Amino acid sequence: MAKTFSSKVYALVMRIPAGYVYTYGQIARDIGHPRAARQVGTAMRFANDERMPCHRVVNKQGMLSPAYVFGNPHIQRQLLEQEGVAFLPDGRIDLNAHLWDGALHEGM
DNA sequence: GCGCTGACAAAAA
DNA sequence: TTTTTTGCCAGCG
Repeated sequence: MAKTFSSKVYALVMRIPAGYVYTYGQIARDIGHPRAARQVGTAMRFANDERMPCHRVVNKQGMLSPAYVFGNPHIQRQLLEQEGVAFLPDGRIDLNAHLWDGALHEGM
């Protein structure tokens, strides 16, 4: 199934459960493009739907790069905290505790 | 078809 | 430890 790169990204992002987060690099690797982490973010830019929890997709630092929503850069923290994600005093997400590993079981 | 941009990541200084 | 540079590859002009 030669679907487009972004399509695979969307499918994976939609599978992220509440209370967990995923990293761009992790997604890129899981879909078969270990070096295309940037394109994951580029694809997220088009993703503005309820089925696309882009706020659950963070970088290796544990936070969104461009403030996520234009005008409300803090909404990401509110959403994640509301779903049960813990934040470190550094302002970053505890990836060691909330990094979703469910996709590894899917074996796509 | 060609070149530039970019929601990242890993390596080097 | 943090900051800077390079590579990466899909999207857009």
